[in-house]
Amino acid sequence: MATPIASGDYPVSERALHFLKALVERYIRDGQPVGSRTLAKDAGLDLSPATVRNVMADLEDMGLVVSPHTSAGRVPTVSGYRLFIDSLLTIKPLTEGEVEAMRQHFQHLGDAARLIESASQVLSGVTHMAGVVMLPRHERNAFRQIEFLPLSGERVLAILVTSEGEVHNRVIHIDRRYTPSELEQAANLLNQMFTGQDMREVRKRLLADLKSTHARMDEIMMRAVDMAQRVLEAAERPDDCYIAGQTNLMEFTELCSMERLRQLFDAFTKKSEILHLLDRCIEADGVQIFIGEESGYQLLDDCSLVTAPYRIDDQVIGVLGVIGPTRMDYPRVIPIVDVTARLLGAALKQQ
Amino acid sequence: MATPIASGDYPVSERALHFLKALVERYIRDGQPVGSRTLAKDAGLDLSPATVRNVMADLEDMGLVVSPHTSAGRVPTVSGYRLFIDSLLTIKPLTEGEVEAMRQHFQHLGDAARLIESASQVLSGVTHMAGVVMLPRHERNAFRQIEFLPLSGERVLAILVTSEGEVHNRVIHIDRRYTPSELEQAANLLNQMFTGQDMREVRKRLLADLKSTHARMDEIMMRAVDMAQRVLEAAERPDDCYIAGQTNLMEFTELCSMERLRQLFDAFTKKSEILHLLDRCIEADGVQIFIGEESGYQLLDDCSLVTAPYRIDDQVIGVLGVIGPTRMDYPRVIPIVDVTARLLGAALKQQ
DNA sequence: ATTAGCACTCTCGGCGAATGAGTGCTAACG
DNA sequence: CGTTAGCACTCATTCGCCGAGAGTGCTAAT
Repeated sequence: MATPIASGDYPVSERALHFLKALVERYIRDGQPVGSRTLAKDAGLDLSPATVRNVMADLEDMGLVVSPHTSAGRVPTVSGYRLFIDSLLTIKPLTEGEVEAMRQHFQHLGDAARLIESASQVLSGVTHMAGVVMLPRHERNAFRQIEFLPLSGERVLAILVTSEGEVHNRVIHIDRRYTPSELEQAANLLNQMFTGQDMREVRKRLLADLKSTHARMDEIMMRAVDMAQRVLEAAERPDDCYIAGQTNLMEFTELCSMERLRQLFDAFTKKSEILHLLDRCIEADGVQIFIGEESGYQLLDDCSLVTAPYRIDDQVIGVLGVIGPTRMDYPRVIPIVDVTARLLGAALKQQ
Repeated sequence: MATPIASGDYPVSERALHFLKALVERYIRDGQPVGSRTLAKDAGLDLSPATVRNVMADLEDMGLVVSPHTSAGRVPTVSGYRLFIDSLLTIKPLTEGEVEAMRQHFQHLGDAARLIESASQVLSGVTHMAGVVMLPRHERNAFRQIEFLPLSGERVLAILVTSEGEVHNRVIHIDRRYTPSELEQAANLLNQMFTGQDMREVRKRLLADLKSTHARMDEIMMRAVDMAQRVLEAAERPDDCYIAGQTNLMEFTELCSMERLRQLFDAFTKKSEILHLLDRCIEADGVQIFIGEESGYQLLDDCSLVTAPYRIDDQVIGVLGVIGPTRMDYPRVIPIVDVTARLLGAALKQQ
């Protein structure tokens, strides 16, 4: 018990930690419960299996490892992984070549949306797990221009462009036909009022206008406000994310129950829960990791999530990450997620 | 051999066909190979199992059924399903209530894109299989308006609106900064030239202009043509489709090999092969069915695809359908696909 | 033409033994 | 006192085997 480190409330001897580290690494390698003999060789300390067994019994008492059944080796628990990640693991930095290869994928992609998609593909491709990227939220997204185009019948196509070059459009049903000039007038009105203003601000003012000054407005204006309201509604909900490589998860034997997989995939297509989870990571200023149950979502019970926020000019605008089995190669995945976040941020800034 | 019907080249007795029908229906019901005893009861002809065995042996000779192993019942082959579908099956028409329930899903959806998505969800929801809908291709989609907005740096946001109210936008990198008025001028030029013309025509003329009259154009015009070219490129590729309920396929035990499922899901995310397959159905003027290998795609080997084109005013504009195991309830699925196609067509027209 | 009977084939589930990995405990060792 | 060898013990897994059951094809009788 040279340098006691607190885990839960127990002091853990340095030697025990060394074994825990070796055990987790080994288990990550081959996914099989690790026995005392194997671990004795792995640890490089030249101790007999019997000694290792004693240490492992201690680790089990502390809740850091468990054995699935009497005659199997030990497997790390969530707390075991936690301790490993927080204070034991040695990151395997990416080689310059690997980083370069990743950088390639962000080259020559016009669109921001395409960059995001690319990022999720890179993540899943390099890690062989599922990659997920939340769409960026532009803190300073300003109203730039709105336009109304008459369609057939009582329908109007509303197009909204923001200062970041996002285009939102929506078909709106109205109660009577408007002439092109009426529509133009309405658009001009809005453009004069709002151009250059923060989107959230615009939204707020529109809502207020709609409620309070209803009576005082002329009809065109009322219509305009109403229509703008509706297209903004659509624009406000860019709460979306890209997920790539979901099928990679089918390779992992520990997730192979159809039932689990199905729930997982369903969650991926619904996205809302994933998004909510990512949202919680937007505050952290570096790589953040949820192991198994820690996420709070039952369907991720056997999964871990490694996330990192991405930035433009030190301004966090989104989160990306990787979803995989609890037994994932953290020392490798962590730098991958980290680097991808930086690359994406840089790519987004460049354009 | 009362009324011989050709299958392959063999004449098949009417009684044999009756048994084939019963067998397929039974197999669709419970997914188990059907034995002679069961079939004897099922067929309602009051014949002994032994007789049925003789008939089944005939059917096997003709390649319409097979037995997985000696002591199992018989299972329909692809040709067996084919014959069943082409001349034996009795459609189970949907009740008025069911149709009404489906119609509900198409109500109050502004957007065309939303309608499409809804259609795929309805298909998967009602059939408990995967629903797929190809995006509509507007035969008469005309150029309506193009607009260029300067962004920061050497970037321009090009927005293209078609007569159908589709909005395409793309960020274009150019070689120098253009003033807003230059851009406006370029847009005006294009709008004058092309408004109201067929999109494909526009595309063609742009390409021609770009090649031949290159020299004679002034710079603005050249730029404009070039930029329009690029946004049209993006617009031309609405070759996309919505797929819903993929995970439903995990329920079917016959598809439960992880390997198969993975390939299938990968195909779903790539979409290109699915699209190609749907494309082949656009000519058929009613429900079309690919059974197992018939599709030509190995990954659909154990799957069937039931499709129907959907129309606006007798003009076919897309295809939708259902993907499920070969053993699917055709008599029920066929009308579902058929009705959904009609409902979607109607909903698209209405707006 | 139909059917009953019969021998035959094959799958599937259960049982038990052998295997082997890994453990905990105890006693000996330096 | 920490470490280690030895040993009995516990389980999961694998394999072969057996019997039950389902279904067939053939033959001979109706």
